[in-house]
Amino acid sequence: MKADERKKLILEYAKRLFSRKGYYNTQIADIVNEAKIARGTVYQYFKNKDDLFITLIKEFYNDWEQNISLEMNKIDLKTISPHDYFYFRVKNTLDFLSNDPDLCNIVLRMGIGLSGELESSIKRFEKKIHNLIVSDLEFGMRNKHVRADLNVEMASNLITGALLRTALYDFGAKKKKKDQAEIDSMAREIVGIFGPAIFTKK
Amino acid sequence: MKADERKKLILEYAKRLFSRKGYYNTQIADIVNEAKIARGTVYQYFKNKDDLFITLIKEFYNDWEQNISLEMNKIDLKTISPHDYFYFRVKNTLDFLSNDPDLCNIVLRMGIGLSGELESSIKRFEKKIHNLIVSDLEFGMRNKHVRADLNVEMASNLITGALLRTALYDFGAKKKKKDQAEIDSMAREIVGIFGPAIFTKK
Amino acid sequence: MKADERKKLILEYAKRLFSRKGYYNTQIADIVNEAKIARGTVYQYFKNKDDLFITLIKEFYNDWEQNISLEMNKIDLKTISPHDYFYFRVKNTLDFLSNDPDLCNIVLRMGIGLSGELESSIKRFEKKIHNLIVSDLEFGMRNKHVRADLNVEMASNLITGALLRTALYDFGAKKKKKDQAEIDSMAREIVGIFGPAIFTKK
Amino acid sequence: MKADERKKLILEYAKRLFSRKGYYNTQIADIVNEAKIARGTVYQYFKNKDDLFITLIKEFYNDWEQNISLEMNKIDLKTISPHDYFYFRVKNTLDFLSNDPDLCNIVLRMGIGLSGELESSIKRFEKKIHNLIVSDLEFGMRNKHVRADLNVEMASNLITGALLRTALYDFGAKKKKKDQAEIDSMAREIVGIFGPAIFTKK
DNA sequence: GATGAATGAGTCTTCATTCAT
DNA sequence: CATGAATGAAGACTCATTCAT
Repeated sequence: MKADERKKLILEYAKRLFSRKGYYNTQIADIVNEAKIARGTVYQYFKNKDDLFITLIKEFYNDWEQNISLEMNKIDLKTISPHDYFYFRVKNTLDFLSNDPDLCNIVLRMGIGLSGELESSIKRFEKKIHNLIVSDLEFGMRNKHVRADLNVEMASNLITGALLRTALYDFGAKKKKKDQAEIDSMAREIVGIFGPAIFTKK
Repeated sequence: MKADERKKLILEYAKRLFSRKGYYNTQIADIVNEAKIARGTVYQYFKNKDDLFITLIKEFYNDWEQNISLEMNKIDLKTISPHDYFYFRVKNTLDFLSNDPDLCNIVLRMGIGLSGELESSIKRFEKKIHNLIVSDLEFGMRNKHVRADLNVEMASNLITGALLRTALYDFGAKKKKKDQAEIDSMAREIVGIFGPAIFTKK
Repeated sequence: MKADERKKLILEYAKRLFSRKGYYNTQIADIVNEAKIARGTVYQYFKNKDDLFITLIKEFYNDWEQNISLEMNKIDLKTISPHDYFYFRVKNTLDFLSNDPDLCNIVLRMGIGLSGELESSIKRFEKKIHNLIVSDLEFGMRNKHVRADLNVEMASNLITGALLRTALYDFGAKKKKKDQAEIDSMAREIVGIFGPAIFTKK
Repeated sequence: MKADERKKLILEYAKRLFSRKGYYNTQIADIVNEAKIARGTVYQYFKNKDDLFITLIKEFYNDWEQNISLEMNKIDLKTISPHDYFYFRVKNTLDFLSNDPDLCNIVLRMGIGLSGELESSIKRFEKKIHNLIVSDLEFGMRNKHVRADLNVEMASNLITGALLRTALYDFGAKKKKKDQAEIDSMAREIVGIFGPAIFTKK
């Protein structure tokens, strides 16, 4: 097997195990047993267990950043309505997260209990979402689409928390993959809940 | 020192360490060093490390349940307005969580990565909040205060996520304790955000 | 067993094994088997294998330094003849080294092949001997007892090499402990060999 | 590349690494990285790591034996003075050792810490020098050039130790290669130191 | 009850060696 | 012959738990 495939394979098994059992309860032995490879093979591709975990998270993060850029090209910021924009953003996030329940589990639930770099590699996600929402809200405010008296920081926190929990609850824990229609309706509900409080009356 | 005090002391130090470093990165050695007691003493009061952790969480959970009962006695469900009731509930939750940043950290962030009973001991919290909100919403619906077309399950998830994240963000991570006025205004903001989407128009 | 005794015990067994098999061929398992203690016990007293080794060497070095000071108090530098002084120094060194064949083996033979701190902890010995001889020779030169044309650096190297090899050959490798008379005659031979070339003719 | 050249290449890199880092701290990985060859290639030419090391030492040993024979043909044992003969021998040894600082390092410093055959492959050198000196001294004794009361075994040990240490000190550790004049003067000093004690007065 | 020395099962990690391509 | 991915035995180290004092 080529080096690249083997590395991907290991990441795949590691992801599943980390997601189900957590970082500290997943042993290298578990991973190599599941993947049916030798113990040492893991260390040919990853410096150590930490490195394996962080690689996993970083790849997911990069995928996500790329996904955001791609999606943003699909809309015209000049003409889209605030409501549609909000919906679009929420839907994209849910779409992306719904694709990988294991990583969802890892990223959304493993907070404390990881030391040092491990923890911070995970926190980037939440910060990213939070910051995106903050900047979106500030942009909307400048254009008078978002209410001027909104506490941006807090609203963003609330939306982040709501979004992540929904994602975890609906994508991470459960097995069955949601279809487009379901995600669509989820996004609609979320917009329906936060919209009235955020947007200026037309 | 009396047995009871000593047990409390151990829990105190354990809580702080678990909160800052997580379950797996906190060693019994750390706890006894900080508490300046002997290694074996911990095992006089707790069956094992798991027991110590679970005791911690259970105490917090019981405190919380008790707190809810107490608070519920302070209001008259017959006369209170839906809006005030929502505010009251949100405020109580924030009040309670703000009192113990360490436990906030533990309960709100340690998700995956704990095995078996440890994990479920923590998940009770989230379920509890979620269920409270669900029952509140359903109650409001029966009384026509809450919009009939609301997706209760999802709304509850959103509110739970928003609430927990705000609590973690404002109580868990930061050092300075919030005062009543601050918590009050937080509760108001939350109600302000979720209210418009939840309640029927008067 | 008291902590101090246990630590000493471990050092004792480690010394014997390091001496016979070398650093890399001595496993912690060997040490604990010989000492009939548990694997973890070693780590209660020493940070790691390196630490165990370095502690061993440092103790030996300190013993030696102390021994030198003590011995130097026994003679009167003002009245002793150069020849007797040389003999005295050589004899002291041999005396000291002959007391601990295992450490002799370790210190005199393990040169390269140890990394970093391990290696330098050993090299201190040779440097110490070399420097002592250099300063002795320079002292003798100032008093016209040592020939003015002597290449001090080189002579010191030769004497160091000769001394260490003899010590290793006679103390390190063989089992039977030398008695005082034997060491005495060794010292006399060494002085007899180097004396004629070093001292000024009387 | 021809098989022979490749084998030489591997030995070359191995020598440098063994010399600088020792046997146990030199990995096959280091060697193949430096030599820019594949991991498996080493095993095409050497049975295993031990074999690689021992081959290295044996080659050096054979070179040395050959060198001794060659040099011995250059003098006339019948006419040469004892003093000149001693000088000649010392100089040859220093000459030879000064040519390969890496092997000097390996042979002169790696004593203990190598197991079994590795260690004995190295010890042959010291024994060889020691035996040469012993037989030279005995030869001189028979011819009344060497003092009859000399302790041959001990004198030989002293000279061996002195010689090897000087070689290590001057050739092994330092970078700059000594020129002939320097080695010449070293040899003269050594003879000057040991000569007076060894030879009979003329 | 309190102590802290001792235990040893459990893990990660290394690295010489093999072997299919 | 050369390659380098794969192997797995071996070894260092951790840490919750026990128990004699």
